[in-house]
Amino acid sequence: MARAPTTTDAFNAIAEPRRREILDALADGERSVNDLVRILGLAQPQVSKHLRVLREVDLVTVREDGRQRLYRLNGHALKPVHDWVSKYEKTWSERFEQLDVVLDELKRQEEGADGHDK
Amino acid sequence: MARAPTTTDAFNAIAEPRRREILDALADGERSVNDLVRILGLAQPQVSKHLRVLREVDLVTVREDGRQRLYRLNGHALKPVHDWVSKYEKTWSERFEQLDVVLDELKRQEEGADGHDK
DNA sequence: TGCATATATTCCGATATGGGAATACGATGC
DNA sequence: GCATCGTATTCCCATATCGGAATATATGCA
Repeated sequence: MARAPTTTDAFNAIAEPRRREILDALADGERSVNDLVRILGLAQPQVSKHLRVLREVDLVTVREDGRQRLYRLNGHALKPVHDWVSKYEKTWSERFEQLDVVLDELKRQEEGADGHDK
Repeated sequence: MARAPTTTDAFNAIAEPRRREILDALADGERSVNDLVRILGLAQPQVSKHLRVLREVDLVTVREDGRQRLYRLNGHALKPVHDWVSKYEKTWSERFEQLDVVLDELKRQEEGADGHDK
């Protein structure tokens, strides 16, 4: 077996930085392919190819408008990524570190109040 | 050029589902390689190889203990992923949808109070 | 010293990638 | 109908991947 295709899921699709840039560019709203070409400074075929991948994993949708194709972000497809990575947020977030401190303190106080040792 | 190596960054490293499983297994605390082999049901060499990738992008750290190597999660290395994907949370989160509703309402009220039209 | 255990590395092969260049295709305007 | 614009597809190629199997390395124990 080889590496899973980029079109396997959102995790694989967003591993490519240009594709993340495309999604970032779409955050403000619909864009045509040529808009994206200008914004990213890439060759048009590469942009179309990246868009194809993003379409296949449902990260973007297309709408036809004359000879243009207007691409729109579908952020919902990022939810699995967000859900997975969020589990680890407490590892680095100061908010959670503070929470740990508070919980430890509460526990200590409770033990003291109960007269328990150790 | 080809696809960027899996060791390029956390985005590429976590595109592989087995590596996410490894990180999940390490969420509870340190594990030896053989622990992970049992937990994941993979062959030992594959686990070692995945761990190498995770090490190279700093998602795990190792500690030697006799002939064992104990791997530990370094969730902090996931922060870039979390930061990037979190920008899009508002796209699907009900919480944010509600916020939009409230903001719209406030705006309408304010306009009404000001005597503004349209 | 010798053997078993724990882990890492190497070699193999099928597969897909991403960029570049060329080209195909569909809609538009004259 | 024809040139043109906007976009998609195809071909080429150097590069990695991941799994499997075999093997290497190192530590510990008798």
